[in-house]
Amino acid sequence: MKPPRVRFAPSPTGRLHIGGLRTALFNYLFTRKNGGVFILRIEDTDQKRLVPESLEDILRNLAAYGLTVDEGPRLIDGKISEVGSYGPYTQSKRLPLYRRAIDELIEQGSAYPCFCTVQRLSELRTSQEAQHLAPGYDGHCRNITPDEARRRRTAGEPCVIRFRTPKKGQTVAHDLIRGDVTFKHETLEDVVLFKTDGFPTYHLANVVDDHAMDITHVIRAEEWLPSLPLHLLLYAAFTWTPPEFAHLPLILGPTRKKLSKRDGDTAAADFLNEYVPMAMVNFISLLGWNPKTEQEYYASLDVLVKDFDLAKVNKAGAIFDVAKLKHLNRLHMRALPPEKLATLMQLECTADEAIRFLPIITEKAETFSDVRSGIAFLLAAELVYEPSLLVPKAGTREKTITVLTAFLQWLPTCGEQTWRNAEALKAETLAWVAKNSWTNSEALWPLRVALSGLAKSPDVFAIACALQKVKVLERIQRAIEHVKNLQK
RNA sequence: GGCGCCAUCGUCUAGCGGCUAGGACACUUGGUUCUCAUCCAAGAAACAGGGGUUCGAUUCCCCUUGGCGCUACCA
Repeated sequence: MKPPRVRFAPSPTGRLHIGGLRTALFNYLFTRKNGGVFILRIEDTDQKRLVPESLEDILRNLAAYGLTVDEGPRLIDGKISEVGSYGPYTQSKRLPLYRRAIDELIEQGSAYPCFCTVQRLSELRTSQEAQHLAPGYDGHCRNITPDEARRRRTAGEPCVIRFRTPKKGQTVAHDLIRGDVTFKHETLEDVVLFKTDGFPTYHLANVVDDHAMDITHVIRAEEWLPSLPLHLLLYAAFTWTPPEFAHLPLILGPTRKKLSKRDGDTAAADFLNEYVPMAMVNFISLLGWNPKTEQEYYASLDVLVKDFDLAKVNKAGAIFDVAKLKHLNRLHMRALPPEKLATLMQLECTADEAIRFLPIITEKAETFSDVRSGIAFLLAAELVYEPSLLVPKAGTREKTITVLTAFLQWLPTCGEQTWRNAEALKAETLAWVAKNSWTNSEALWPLRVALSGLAKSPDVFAIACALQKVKVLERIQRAIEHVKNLQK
């Protein structure tokens, strides 16, 4: 296979969403796997829906998730610039190209001006619906002679340009994922290729650009499948060789409908706040694709690239289930060096603190929020908690004072090696507790609460070792004061 | 309504004519335990229905049903 050239072509109409991220990811994986080029093209032909910040959001997120763009707009030091020799990569800057293309189509009779007003079209639709007919353009302007059309256009009458869809025959489209799909031409409409505002529609711009940019494979979401015959017909009209097509299964919300804002967080950026980017990539890669082995954990994009294969992409849509993402995220958080994880989630702590504290917390944390709330008691300068919590359910105030005071005396006698190893500290402490004829719960519960201030916390010895001797003794001292102040 | 796509546990999926239908997540139970978890062990859980083809269908074909997508001078 010659090196593929693929593109991710979002519209800058809002924040990059999960569906878009997945499409970008599959394009990226496919082209990296085959030694090709990953192109970003901005499809901003709908001027009404433009959202100025969205381009930057798209760029930032692709970068954050590790999808490096080879050609197209890039964000460097907060400034957007384009790289690549097929530019510009923004459709609003390519208007002459589309004008030339549409003129060619009109010239050869494959497209024609349509002077129908928006009002006529909407009335047509209403009446069709009232009669339970399939809504669609009725070909009103299809047979206006070229001469008359030219006259009316020069007279300044506004018009759109429609594709003259062949009425007979059929198009058999080959999809890399779905195989051959047949569309009868009689069910196709004369769609608008060029709007009155001087911009092309998606269909025209898309085909013209994919050809101009030497795109070899169009990998996009399944929602585009119905317009595939039109695109193929356009390639034929231009006598261009079409690229290969692959239509990805949709990502669904809990109700099995196309994932949308209604389903909660759907912007790629939202997930950056809670999940390791690679965990998200890992999770999303498994939506509609799998390596046909039992592997589910992918540590990096490179490993994913090795296994990726378009032939292993499924046909059915997949529900986006956060539970699995959380599971994978836990795995990725644990695999990351603590100081890297701390930086990634912008945790306010030193590298040393990250190394000592994070491993204990990521034991059970599934999201960044879990980590933030979980690690708070370890980072706190001083613990704030309800003093009565120090006394075990079955214990007494006096006993608790005795135990904590004893710990204060005894713990410093443990060696440095012991303080570095939670298992060793546990072994020695348990032996000492037994020697004192205390039960584990009457001794360890107060100690754990003294160190954590929490009813539920990680292992007391892990906490002690992480906190280190000075801090531990300090917190026990405070705890003893708390208990002493308790009402008898 | 029309056109198109799709169909294995709750979810993501393996399976490409013969399997006790496998794995992961979630869930349940037990063990470990100073708490909550982790961890370990066990368990419950699926081939939408009906016809064919075949010695034999989860698997191939058809129909039904169901779900989804598209049906804009949006992408």
